[in-house]
Amino acid sequence: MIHRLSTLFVRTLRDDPAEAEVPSHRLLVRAGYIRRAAPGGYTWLPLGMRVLQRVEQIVREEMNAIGAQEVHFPALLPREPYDATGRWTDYGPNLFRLQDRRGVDYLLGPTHEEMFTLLVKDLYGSYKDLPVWLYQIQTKYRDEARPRAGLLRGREFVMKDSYSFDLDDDGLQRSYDAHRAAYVKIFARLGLDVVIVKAMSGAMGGSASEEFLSPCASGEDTFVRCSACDYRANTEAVRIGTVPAIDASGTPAARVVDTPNTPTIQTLVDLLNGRDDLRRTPSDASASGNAGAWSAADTLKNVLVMLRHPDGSRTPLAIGVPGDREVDTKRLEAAVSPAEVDAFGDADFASRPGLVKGYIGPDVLGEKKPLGIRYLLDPRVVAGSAWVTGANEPGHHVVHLVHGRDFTADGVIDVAEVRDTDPCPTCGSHLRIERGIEMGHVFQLGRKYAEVLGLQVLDEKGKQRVVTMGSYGVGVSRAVAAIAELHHDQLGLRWPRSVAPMDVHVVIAGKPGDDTGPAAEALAAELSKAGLHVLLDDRDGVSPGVRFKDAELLGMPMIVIAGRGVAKGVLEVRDRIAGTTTELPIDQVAAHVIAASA
RNA sequence: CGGGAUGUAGCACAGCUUGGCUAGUGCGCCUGGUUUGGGACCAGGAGGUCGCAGGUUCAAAUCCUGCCAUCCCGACCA
Repeated sequence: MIHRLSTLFVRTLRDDPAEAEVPSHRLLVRAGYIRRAAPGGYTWLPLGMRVLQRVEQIVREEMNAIGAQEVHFPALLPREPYDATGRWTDYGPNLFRLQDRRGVDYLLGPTHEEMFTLLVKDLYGSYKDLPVWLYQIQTKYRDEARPRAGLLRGREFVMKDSYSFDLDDDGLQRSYDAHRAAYVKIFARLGLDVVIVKAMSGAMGGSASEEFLSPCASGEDTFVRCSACDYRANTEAVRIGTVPAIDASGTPAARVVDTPNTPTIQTLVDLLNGRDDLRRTPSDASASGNAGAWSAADTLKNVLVMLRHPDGSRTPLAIGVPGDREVDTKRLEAAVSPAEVDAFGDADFASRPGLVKGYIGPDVLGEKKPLGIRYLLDPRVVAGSAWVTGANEPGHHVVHLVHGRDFTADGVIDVAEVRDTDPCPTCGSHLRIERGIEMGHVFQLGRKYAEVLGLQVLDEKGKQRVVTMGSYGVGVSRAVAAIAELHHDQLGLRWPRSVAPMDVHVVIAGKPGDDTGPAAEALAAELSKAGLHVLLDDRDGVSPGVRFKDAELLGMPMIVIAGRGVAKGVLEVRDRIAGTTTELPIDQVAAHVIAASA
């Protein structure tokens, strides 16, 4: 089919839109693929529509290939099912809620677990019906506090979500594996180089969970990747390896020392290094390798937070981490879920006079101590390691305090920040921290939704069994942006052939009335007859420079130029992906382009 | 939700400090002409509630107050 630029509904912009920061947003707007229509909402223009539809089609084909069946729910959903699972309230301010004329509550679906579960419950009742895999490609709504980066994070977006229904855990595992394999194929076809990372299943309450991330500086997710082995994990899911215990038999006895004016770790370290009577011993410092001087890694920092539990109660939690590391809020929240983390406020200190802000030490921490504060240690605080930490009185610290000898805790919690070059938990090599765009998420939901919504089937013995579910998502509109993030250069977009809106862009670059127009038309007709989608720049009165710039900006994988070479019987063929330019005799061009597009 | 910035034509921006005559520039768009291999040129033209509301003033794009929106950083994000 021939699409003529003279009539195509598109307008390219010479300047970058001021609001766009990330490359995909900038280029998709500038090249006339999308237009902003609302905060976090974009209009798809014809070229953008074609990319979106091709992405959808790839997703659809791979889902169908594993035997999943497509359905389609309304986006406007009733409140009741979401009340039953608690998500009407649990989803918080991110849920778009609205009312009809009678004041009845509705929501715009942020994800459809409830509806799928009820649909299967509605129609199926026997183990013979299982497994069944259903999916939809749907517009989802989330009232994001801060939509940003164009398509990468909108309040309205297209997502493929599918759900598997199985009788038992083995079945769920098979469903999960099938989806995981389909996702690998989908992202390969989309031209996205994804990494699969372990993820936290969070409040959804499942067991296995993995995210498909497209590595990219504009991404919002942080993950680690081992430089040597194949370990990859979302930062929330990172578990540091076992740290060997330390022999503390040679460590001097713990003693309290005067440390006036040491409100921060750094001032404390400086003071210690000025004191000749306080020498570092081999068991001091678990993390830092420098033998002589004290460092922040020798100190034990005790961080206090309040946990807010689902029943509304609040309990304090103390976390001991090496002083050179912060507690990572995201990791902490993932670790204590479903409880939520609140700051330990002044009122919380006031009601516990035993806590001396800035000088908190293990002496007063622990469930069995009078204050009854649960005390968990970072895994780096191993048995036998000695620490400098607060002595629970202003201006005093204790040195050579040995874990296991001088203090104990209630357990271990791995929520300290993860750093670039931290050791890999499986092989010990260095971890690298990278950013990525979350493109897909697969996880084993388990029976949570089936249980509360009453999805049961009769097993072969005639007994009611609660169905176990999996949930699998692909960000479809986000994929368009992620592909653009990955496939562009200084000049513009460079679509992979699998999703490009057109196969080839034919440019007429001659003078009106010369042979270039007919040559281009003839080529376009031939390519079209072969089944290719041809974008033909047949605009009048547009200079060649503009045509070249537009062709590069619009990003079709192949550009053919009918220009001054036509007089010599050649056309110029540019491979936008490979970056090559070749001149070919006119009668060979069609075959070349068709072969390259296959 | 906290911090910062911005809001003037389809796009990018100037003008605001120090209020004043018809609100400007470039790109894009329309008409005519000249051009035609890297975002052409000449001439003429269309297009604006200066984010919204209120206030101060003889007079407000400009000063004041409130609101709204957008972008960036952070918090949040199945």
